[in-house]
Amino acid sequence: MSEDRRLDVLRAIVEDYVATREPVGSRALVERHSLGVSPATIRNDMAALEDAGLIVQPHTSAGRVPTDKGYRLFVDRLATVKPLSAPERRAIETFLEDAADLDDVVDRSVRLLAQLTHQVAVVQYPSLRRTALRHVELVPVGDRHLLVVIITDHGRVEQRTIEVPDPLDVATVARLRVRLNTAAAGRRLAELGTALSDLADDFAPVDGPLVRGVVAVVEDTLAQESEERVVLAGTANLVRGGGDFAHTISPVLEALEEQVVLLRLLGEMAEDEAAVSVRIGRETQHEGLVETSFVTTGYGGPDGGGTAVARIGSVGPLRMDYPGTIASVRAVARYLSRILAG
Amino acid sequence: MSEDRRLDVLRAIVEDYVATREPVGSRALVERHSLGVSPATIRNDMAALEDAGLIVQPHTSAGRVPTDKGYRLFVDRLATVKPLSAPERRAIETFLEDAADLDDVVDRSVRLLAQLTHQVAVVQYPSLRRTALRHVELVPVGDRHLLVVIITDHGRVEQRTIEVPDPLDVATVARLRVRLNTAAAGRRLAELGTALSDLADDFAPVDGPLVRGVVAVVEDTLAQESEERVVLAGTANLVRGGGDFAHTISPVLEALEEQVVLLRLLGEMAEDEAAVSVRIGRETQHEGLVETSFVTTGYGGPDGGGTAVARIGSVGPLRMDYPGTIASVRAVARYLSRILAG
DNA sequence: ATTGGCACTCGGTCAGAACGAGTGCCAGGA
DNA sequence: TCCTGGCACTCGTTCTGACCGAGTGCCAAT
Repeated sequence: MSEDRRLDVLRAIVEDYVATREPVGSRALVERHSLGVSPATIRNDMAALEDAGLIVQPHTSAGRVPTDKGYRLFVDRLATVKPLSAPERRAIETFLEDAADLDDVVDRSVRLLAQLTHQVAVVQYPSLRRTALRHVELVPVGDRHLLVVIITDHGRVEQRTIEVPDPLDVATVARLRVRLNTAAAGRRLAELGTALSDLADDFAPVDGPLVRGVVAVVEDTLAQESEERVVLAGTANLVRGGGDFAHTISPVLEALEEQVVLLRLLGEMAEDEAAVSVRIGRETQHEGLVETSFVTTGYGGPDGGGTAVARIGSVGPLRMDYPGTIASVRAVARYLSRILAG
Repeated sequence: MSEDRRLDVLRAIVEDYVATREPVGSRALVERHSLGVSPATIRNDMAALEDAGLIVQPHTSAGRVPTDKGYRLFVDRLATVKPLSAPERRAIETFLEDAADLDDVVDRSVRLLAQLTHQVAVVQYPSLRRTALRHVELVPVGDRHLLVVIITDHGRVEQRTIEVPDPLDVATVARLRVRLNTAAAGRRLAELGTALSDLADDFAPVDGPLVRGVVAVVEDTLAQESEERVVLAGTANLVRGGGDFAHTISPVLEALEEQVVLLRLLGEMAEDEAAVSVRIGRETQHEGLVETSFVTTGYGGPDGGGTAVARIGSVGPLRMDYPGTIASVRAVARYLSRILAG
């Protein structure tokens, strides 16, 4: 019983099941693939695959269906690359090309990916912790409030209002603005060190609370993971795809609506930022997502480099077209990176 | 045959149908409501209501179900106010109270409303066209690019990058920044008139393109309706609610994902900004939403006044609890307005 | 190691029967 | 004029039992 053929059988089962959505039996398998052996032989192989926990039969007399483990093996060792068609590539390019600002780029990317994969697409906004500060702006609002606007390298803007104990002095604010920007502009949080906290020494003691307040807000914003945002598209594909999970969409939608869940997942998948990584079923470690798989990759890093700025990905049913999804995710991430770099 | 009782019957039908999700027959009706007449009499009334197009029977021998028109009459003339419970009010208040910035307020509001109504909640970001400008900031980026940051009254921030023909002169940019802010700060788009376009006259001809470019971006941003954003929550409730439309969720999700559709609808419903307005079924004028109703109201205006800044609302199945939804939407809008004003 | 044959399991489908909820209509009564 | 009880009728729902077919596991033969 050749090991190679057994894997061929597994591949065939995955492919057929993905294509037909129905448990695949031994007869159908030999008919659709040129395996060169009889159904009976396939049955023996299938029994072995089932013992190995790679496939199961839903009912006693039904065909076989891949398990999480089966899909995992398929993705890791059996999937063959499936390059996008030329028209698809061109579509991606032109669609992303004429985006206006960062919001627009993200919006277009996520819609595009949803359409390419016919699944739910997920795009994480460029992470603040990994982007450099471009500019900090201080805008007095009334006597006791100060609006702090933080602009990052990728054009993302965050704002906070802080309350100050003493009435604001315009000159002090202006000086603080200059000092802040010379100290921080162009640097990442990690590179800032004590540069910001030392600023307070340059001001009169009476201004200490003000300076420390502003510095705290800036550092806080850059550090705060909870401020990271995720955008979705294509949730309608969850149901339109046909009775995939039909009666269990609800938990999936709930999970997807929880930014926290998505951010954790994306964070966990970031081990190798340049490569595409896949989480299958229970590997997501989330109850609502046991019947879904995630395919994600980093984007925004220098070409081929290892320092991605955020992640983009696709969520679909366990039995999704892994090679196709991987190709689409990778392609969109690549163009997205190019746009952001340009 | 008293007209009053016929309306009582309609109200009873709507209430029972909403509660049970099943067509309601004459017998069940007299049992559950003290109408003081026999089923046969009710049947006559029902026949009349059906002739009037207010109810229909799904099958020849089934109970009656309200039509769009029936719900409309119910909402307009039969619904009785259903005040929120004290705990509910307190929950709203405390939940919204400790929100940090605008994003947080909007996010909390939409989740809260989704949870209160067990439906999909929709919150429109404060409309740029109706808010006043607080501050405009210009940040040179390299030699030829200028980042324009626009901060509005409600703390919303928009940014655009523009390309300029000639290398930037820092002094000119600084001067432009000051002039822009004195001319525009605190005003709405409608109040600006030609104040901005006249600015170009104050600068050297060589700076004309720069000034006009910046002015154009500012005006464009304030005017651009497409920049208005809508946030959703509770899409999982669409399916969880039970087989409401079960096999037709897809078009609903698709419609909800299209910001354009939502913005059009919210816009159309803004006739009377202070009141709660309701769109039932086909009244939404959108194919994917024929089986859904919208309940929305404005928020952000002065208490009781007529100048709302944006809308908040709830989307649910045709047979939803209109009184309850209306109460929830109104309550959240009120607290939301208070937070924004404070 | 592969193959053909065979008995067995079991989900899906179909037809028919029984059921019951609900209606419309009509004739009689307040 | 309006209400009521009665009655025949419709029709969707549910249940049953039979049948079909896909698919399996095992075994003896090659």
